[in-house]
Amino acid sequence: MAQSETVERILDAAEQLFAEKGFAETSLRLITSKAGVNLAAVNYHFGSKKALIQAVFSRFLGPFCSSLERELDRRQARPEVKISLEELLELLVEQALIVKPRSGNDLSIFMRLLGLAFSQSQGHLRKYLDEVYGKVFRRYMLLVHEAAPRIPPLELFWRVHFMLGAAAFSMSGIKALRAMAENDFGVNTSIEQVMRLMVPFLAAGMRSDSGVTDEALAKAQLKLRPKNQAVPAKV
Amino acid sequence: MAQSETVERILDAAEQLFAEKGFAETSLRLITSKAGVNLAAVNYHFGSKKALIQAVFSRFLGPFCSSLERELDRRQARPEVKISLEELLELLVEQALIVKPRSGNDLSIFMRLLGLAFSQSQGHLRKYLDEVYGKVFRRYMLLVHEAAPRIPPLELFWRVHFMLGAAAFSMSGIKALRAMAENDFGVNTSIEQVMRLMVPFLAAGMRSDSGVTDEALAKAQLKLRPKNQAVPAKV
DNA sequence: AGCAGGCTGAAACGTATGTTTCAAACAAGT
DNA sequence: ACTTGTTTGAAACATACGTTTCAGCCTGCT
Repeated sequence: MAQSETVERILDAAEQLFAEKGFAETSLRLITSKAGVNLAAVNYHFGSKKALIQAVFSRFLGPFCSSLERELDRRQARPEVKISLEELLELLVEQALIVKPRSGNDLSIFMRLLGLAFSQSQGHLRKYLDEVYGKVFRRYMLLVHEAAPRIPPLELFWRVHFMLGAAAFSMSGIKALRAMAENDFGVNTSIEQVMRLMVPFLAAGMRSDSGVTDEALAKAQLKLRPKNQAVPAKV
Repeated sequence: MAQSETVERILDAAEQLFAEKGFAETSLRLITSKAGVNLAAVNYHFGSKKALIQAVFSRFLGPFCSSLERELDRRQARPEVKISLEELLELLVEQALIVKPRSGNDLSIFMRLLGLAFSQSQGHLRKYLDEVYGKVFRRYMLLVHEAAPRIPPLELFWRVHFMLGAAAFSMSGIKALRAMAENDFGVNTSIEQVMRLMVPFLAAGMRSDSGVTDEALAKAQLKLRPKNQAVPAKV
């Protein structure tokens, strides 16, 4: 029997529509009509809408994580060479750019979906993502911690998510933002350029010292830890 | 005729539920039953669910923007005193904290809604928000530009959106993130703490110098402004 | 050619949603 | 106390959704 092309068509359409409208706001009928397949095909091939959502993420995140893990192996084969924050961030960009052409879809779609995974209250999705891809993420977090050892782990946790937010948000609205930028400045910023512009911004925020933040931290009544050993950060 | 208390009850319930579950996932029946009012009351008092959503935003964004504008007036009354980036960011935090006690609701609800306004933006909401509150926003942006005059406008444009993204994302997913943080570190980070942690992160990213990013910018083929002196890239 | 099984197409099902209806209850003015 | 306009309550309505069903199609194998 021939491999059904329907599955890919559904995934492509779903990916695009989810990114555009969110999960709850995207109906199976819209997906199947955009994909040019029958409504029942979704439940036949995936079982349910929830499973479809997870499949969309797997198709993306699978190759991305494999690629990332491979690269981490390569780097850590030389433990004497410490990886800088910028390098760690660039690493993500590279992996994203490598994986992107696979589905032919725009990278911005991926980031937008990643953002939705956190902001929309799809409990099943978050659990699923943690189960399947949490390991690589934690490994990466550990390297981030080593690259910025003076940041207390809890603060690091939040900064990583600030980082994630900046990326997810910018990428999700990148189409409109690029149009704006072109309108106001007359230059066309490519998606890759935007991602690279983001790196120094994020790296600087990531390692911003408490010289500036002591006061804010005091206000927030967060005790700064003394320099300490690495703490594994879960997700 | 007595001022109907029903309207407030509906707004309170809607605010809380929207923040918790998002817009599409929150039904009018859930709202009205939580509010202890009749289902029809929503359409009677507000006209539609969309109008309800806008009303919820107006109720808290109205005072917030008024308060912000008042404060901006106060600061700009002395034009010789330049406002720093940190001050500008802290300003937002302060306004949020001032407006919060209004209904006795948790500040997290306020922030989560703010995040949703961007991340789950229904078309009608974004347009509505821009129409009503866009002016204050643009005024604020101008001050940001003055506070970081060395950043080329195009770069500033993107950085502002990175900033916006970090805030919107963290706030829209803050419930889940707080749960994670508590799970992994055993400490409960309050919303206010998270907001204050964000300030130095954003400020540092905002004014991060290209000294660090020459390579990345070159890759991105962005013309660099003439080389300038280093900015404290503290580690 | 004939068969079996994976896949599709069209329709239906059950449920939940936003909205509307309309009679009853209520408050206020005279 | 009566009337008038406003607000509520309970039910119905129309629509959209995810899911299921099942007859027919196509494909690959013997």
